[in-house]
Amino acid sequence: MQNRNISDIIEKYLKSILADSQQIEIKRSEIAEQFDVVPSQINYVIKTRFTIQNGYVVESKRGGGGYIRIAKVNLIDDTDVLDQLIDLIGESITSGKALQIIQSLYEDKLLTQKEANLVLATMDRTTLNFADKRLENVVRARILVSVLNRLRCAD
Amino acid sequence: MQNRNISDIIEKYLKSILADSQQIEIKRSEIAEQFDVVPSQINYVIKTRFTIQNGYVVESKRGGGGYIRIAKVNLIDDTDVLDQLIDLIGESITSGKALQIIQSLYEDKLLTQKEANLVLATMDRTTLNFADKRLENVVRARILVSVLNRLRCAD
DNA sequence: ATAATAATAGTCAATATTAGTCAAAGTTGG
DNA sequence: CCAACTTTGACTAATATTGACTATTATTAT
Repeated sequence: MQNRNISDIIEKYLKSILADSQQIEIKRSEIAEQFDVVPSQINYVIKTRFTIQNGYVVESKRGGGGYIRIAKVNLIDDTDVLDQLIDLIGESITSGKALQIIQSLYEDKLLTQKEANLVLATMDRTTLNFADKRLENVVRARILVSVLNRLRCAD
Repeated sequence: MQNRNISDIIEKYLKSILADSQQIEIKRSEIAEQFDVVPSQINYVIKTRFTIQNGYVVESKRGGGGYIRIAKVNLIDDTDVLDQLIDLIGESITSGKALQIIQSLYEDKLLTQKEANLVLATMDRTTLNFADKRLENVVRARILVSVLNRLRCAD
């Protein structure tokens, strides 16, 4: 619980700010300096932890006065996001990315914890356990899309 | 009785820590070094002694700052039903039989209606949609067994 | 206005740091 | 001796870190 990697720490820091405000605007170099990492690590953190799968939308601008803006999006009032997710999943998805999506659904209260755990169990790496991982990802995508579509129903 | 094997000793050590806390996070290499065994032996200990049947859920992460987390979970009172169902399913199950099992779980109040519908969606014929139905039934069995094992947890 | 320069952020691939899998070899109790 | 369990290690997979190079935007000089 103590010696997490620096990416996790940066993630946590950013999310703690986002807990209070709908969005934040950071200067990449400042955050990098603050945590003593190379600037591109900030891109890594964003790319792995602040994607639309995670329920975030990121915009940025380069040049003088450049910034990276991270905004939280809500899956509940935004049916478009559900469509976006399905679109994004496409034909194939890894176990890790699927986990991110399920976590987002839980955070946005579209799934209870038990529901999330059950759904996760169905598409876990060790559950599907295909020799051909490419095919496994295809099947996982079908399962996840099926779950997302099911969530459109009222009950 | 005195000189038990090293796997038993590692098991006992981990469980002694878990007696005080709900979960622990270990670094595989550290534990391996501490007991002077190869790292993969830690996996063996976990796989044989920290199963869901024993009331443990294990998560891990690789890469820098990686860890293995072992958490205690509360098991439901009657796991016999689950054991029997898992036995019944075996290696393969059709969509129809799976539906029957999910329905019975709903009637036994092990699943809410929404949970049942979600789980059904994941293993529906149109979701899995394998060309090779024999293989589809095998995968469905793995999914359903995984769900049943998840249901052992009270929370 | 245009060109040069400065100030940002982005990409990508090499390397490092973990954990997981699997099967062969060893051990032990019956 | 046999079957089940344990130990080992080579190979694989996932994740994180780093830095050189690129792209974009703003500012300054001409």
